[in-house]
Amino acid sequence: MMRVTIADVAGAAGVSKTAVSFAFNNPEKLGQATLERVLQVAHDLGYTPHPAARALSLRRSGTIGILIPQRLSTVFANQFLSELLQGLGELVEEHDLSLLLVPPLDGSLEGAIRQASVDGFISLGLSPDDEALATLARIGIPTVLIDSEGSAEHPAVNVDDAGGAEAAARHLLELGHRELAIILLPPTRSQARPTPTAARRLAGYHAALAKFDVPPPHSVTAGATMAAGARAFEAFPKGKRRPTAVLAMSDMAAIGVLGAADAAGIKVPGDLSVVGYDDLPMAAWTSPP
Amino acid sequence: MMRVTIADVAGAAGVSKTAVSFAFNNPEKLGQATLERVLQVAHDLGYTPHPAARALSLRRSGTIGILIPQRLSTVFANQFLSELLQGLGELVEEHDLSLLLVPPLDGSLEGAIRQASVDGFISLGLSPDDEALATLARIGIPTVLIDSEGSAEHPAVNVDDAGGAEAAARHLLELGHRELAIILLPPTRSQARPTPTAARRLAGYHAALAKFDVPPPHSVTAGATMAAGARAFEAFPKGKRRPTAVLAMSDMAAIGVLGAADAAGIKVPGDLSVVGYDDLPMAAWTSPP
DNA sequence: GTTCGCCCGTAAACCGCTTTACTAAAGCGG
DNA sequence: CCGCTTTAGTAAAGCGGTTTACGGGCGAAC
Repeated sequence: MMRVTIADVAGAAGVSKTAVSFAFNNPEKLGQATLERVLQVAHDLGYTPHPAARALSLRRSGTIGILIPQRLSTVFANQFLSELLQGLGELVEEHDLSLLLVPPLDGSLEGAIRQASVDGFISLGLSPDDEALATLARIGIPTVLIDSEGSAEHPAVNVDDAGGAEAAARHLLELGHRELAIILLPPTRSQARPTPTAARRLAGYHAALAKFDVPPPHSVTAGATMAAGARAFEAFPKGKRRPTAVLAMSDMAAIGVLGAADAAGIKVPGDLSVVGYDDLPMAAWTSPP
Repeated sequence: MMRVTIADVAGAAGVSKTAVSFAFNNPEKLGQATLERVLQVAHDLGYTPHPAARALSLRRSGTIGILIPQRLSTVFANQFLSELLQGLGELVEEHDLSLLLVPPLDGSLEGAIRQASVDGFISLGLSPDDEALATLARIGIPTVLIDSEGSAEHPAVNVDDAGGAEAAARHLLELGHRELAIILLPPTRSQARPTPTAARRLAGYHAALAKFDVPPPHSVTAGATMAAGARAFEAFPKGKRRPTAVLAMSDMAAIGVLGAADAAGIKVPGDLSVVGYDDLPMAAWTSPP
């Protein structure tokens, strides 16, 4: 079962390949009669231009790649990413482009980058010394970074991690809390140290704490899931040093804390205050919201 | 800034294009010495095969397209889809493929289908008479359907909607509930009648109800979001005909009902029983779970 | 009755890679 | 030292489009 090519259409319509191509891309260069005939024949044969051939010839594929540093399987569990992709999706749609999700191939992004037929990349949370960045620059594919250090060749869009974190901490401190607990974002699989994002948020917390002369509090690491948040809650100190407020670096973890606290009979916000990060839509539906 | 092509590498290494191609795809057809030299030169020049050219030549792109009947912007809000994509992502990853999310272009899937450079499609919830199906068959791209009627050319994978719904309804009826409320999935934007999925689930509910001689109960339509679920709750009959149990066609709507009930001071499961559909991970974290 | 221009359409080159012949050189047994 | 098989590498033909440069036909103008 062979695909219908432009040559087939040209043959059937008794014109050249050029004419068929013009019929679709430069209709004004063709006479009324031939134009209609060609389009009719093309439709009857069910002709569709081969995307790869088109991309090769035009040197443009109409696709934007999203470089994802995690396994694809974990992306959709991540509400923040979902939100981000939702926004990107809307924009991309407006411009008649498509989104290609590019997860690491065999654990490495490099291979995946080469594979992908895209006009440009948007990369999420790549650490500044990642090999992938060098590869991108060398190949010369336009790339915008999100959640990582920008550079001469790669502009970046970032969250004000330090500012947001400081505001969150200040809020709790102004409410009078002094016994806090911090829930850190976990490092990426490949590295031991915290991600730049986590580091900046932690710095923000500490900045606020310093202003109130409160020593850096107990901290626990938890991924951005409710289960991890619940486990983090269990790991908080008990008794006298029990925290009265929680600074979580993700809303999902914060929601997990809410659930675990409820289960443990601890009232929020009566006995415990909780601040997350991200402002997921879901956060408006927890109790308290 | 020109891209490095296979010819550049061949020139620099003093060999033919064929040799370079072999170096990457059929290393055993080259001598040890030349192989190493070519690879070295290729690496120094930062050569990367052009994906579109490769796809054109190989007649295979290494990409699986996911046909999404909704706007891309709404996909990620849909937890069920996220779950599905997560699973697909894992599998695709195992085979060194990529996933291309293909949302409607200009409102129509047809255009998007032509654009996409994929080896095969997985289509979600396409209604059996959708034009897109005909297009797919004509172009001859292998396609598997999810959540829609299969056919000679298109195999399908489906949820046992009727069975699941009947089990849910039977459960509530066996608990003694007789005053029920049903939350329907909404029809797709383009059509007035309910989706096949919704129709099958409704049939399942009705089958169970019939066995218990309970007349079809009050029903409300709500999308798969918490907000819609909450609104649905508000729309339930009050007073004497107040439902004691809710059959929701999505977990998200069910969770919305839980929230609204809590806000209204109605105890679940004391005053009201709620059954959802989907088994989202999130459903384990509601109260009651 | 030429000539000029314009409108339609075409042939051929090109995009960058793979792959099928095909050839020159090298290895080998006799 | 001669034929025969391997081995190593090459030229060229696609893959399916787009686009540039060019030619034929025809009416208007001179």
